[in-house]
Amino acid sequence: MSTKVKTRFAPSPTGFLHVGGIRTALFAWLIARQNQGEFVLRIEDTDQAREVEGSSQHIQDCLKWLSLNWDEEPVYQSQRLDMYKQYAQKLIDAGRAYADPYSSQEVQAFREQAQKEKRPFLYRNHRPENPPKWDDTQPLRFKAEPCSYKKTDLVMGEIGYSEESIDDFILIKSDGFPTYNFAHIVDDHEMGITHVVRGQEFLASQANYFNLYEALDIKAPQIATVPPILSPQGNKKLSKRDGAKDILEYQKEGYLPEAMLNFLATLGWSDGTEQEVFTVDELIKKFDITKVQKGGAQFDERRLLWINGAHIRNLSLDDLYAKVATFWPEEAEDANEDYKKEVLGLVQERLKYFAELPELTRFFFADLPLNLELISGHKQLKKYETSDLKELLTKAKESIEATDFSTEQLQSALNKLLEETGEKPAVLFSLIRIATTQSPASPELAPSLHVLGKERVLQRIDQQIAAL
RNA sequence: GGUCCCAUCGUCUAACGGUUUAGGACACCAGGUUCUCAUCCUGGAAAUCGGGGUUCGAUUCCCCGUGGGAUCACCA
Repeated sequence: MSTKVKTRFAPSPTGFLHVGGIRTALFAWLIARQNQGEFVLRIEDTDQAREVEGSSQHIQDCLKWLSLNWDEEPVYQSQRLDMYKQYAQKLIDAGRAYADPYSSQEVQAFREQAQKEKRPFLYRNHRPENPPKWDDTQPLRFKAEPCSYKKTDLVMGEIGYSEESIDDFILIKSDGFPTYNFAHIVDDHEMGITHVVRGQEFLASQANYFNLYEALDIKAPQIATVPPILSPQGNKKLSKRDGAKDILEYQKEGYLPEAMLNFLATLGWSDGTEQEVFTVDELIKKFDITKVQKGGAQFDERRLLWINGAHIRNLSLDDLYAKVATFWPEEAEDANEDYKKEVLGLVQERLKYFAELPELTRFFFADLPLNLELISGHKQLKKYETSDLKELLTKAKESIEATDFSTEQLQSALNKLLEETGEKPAVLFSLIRIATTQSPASPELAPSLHVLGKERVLQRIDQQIAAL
């Protein structure tokens, strides 16, 4: 029987989460779900100074929005200090950890000296011969046994690690909290984590981790080192400075969580076919961590926009209606559900994200101010005399008025009007569309008139005639 | 500077060493669908970083350059 797959997302609560962190969480979540395993959340709050109030809750809000649901209660490292101490004691007893006798100024001096000599800084070059007994007030350091490794990484493949990258790193800080380097090893083991997914920034420390696993006599989990998401300029890791947004901003702008997951999963991963749009279930079925690209991928929000539109178009009208509830223009406040659904049905295919809904639909709920530039700036209509436009609108009004205002009758009335007037659709339809919407763009004419209703349409045409 | 990683259209990517005139998608351009915007359809432009090998044959394997990234914290 094989061990149950268990993955984790282990963010530090030091600010908001952006796409980079979420993608790591997504990959870990997908690995768990596709193996009927578990996915757990661990808050790495071992740096009190950098902790940001509320970020633990924020992290959970992000995961909830995206339905990256976790199993068990979230684990907080700050509540497990005793456990780290026990592991530390084991290392001390085994002669694999020692108290750091130097002040931080002294260590800093070593570092600067190494820098000046253009050598990498290695603390172990200054390893004290007779370190004092650890009394909780000094940092506790790992006593490394430098060696080289060749290990398989799920994403990177075979990676060689040289002993120059292995050092006596700090296990427990002088404030009594463990470092990430120590705590995550202990926790992953204690929690039974089988697959670790994390960013490339940890790759350089990986050899230290292998060394520590050996010292602790712990079997290392499978490691999947994922490349960073690059800034849109492509020259460096995406950061807040490059416009990386709080993931919940996308929720506010009306992106679908499944579209966000689709976008992030296919940023650096492809299933080998030509499929671009995936449901979450398909991602669980088809995702393969070993096929994730080794190099970083640039963040391109235009692609997210396209994927979001594709997911929106795949939604049933009822589903879409439920999801856009908070995005209607304020003018729609008193509109009834049936009317709003009809409007939504007309704009569904041109909606890219929900925050666009107001500008796309406002004229369905309220009379927009007359905008004569829509006609004076129209490439066809601007050539017409005002009197001709008035006449056309008057005729249009008459023939529209004679229908029962069903889309079908409106359509045939409009068609007949084309014949009678001998005008092109580009002229006649544009004129009616502008008169009834006062907008530069709108859905198809006949269905729009139908949804707007007789009273509104006729009144708006009258107003346009009067204003010409 | 040391260590490690990476390298296909502008972007995301596909291509058991041969079926490839390097495929798809986004973005872009042009045309079509009874108006606009959008959708949809058709077409277009657009890439294997350079140099050496290995091989009958290299996008694919090896080496050297070049370029890019990560890291070298009592941060994660």
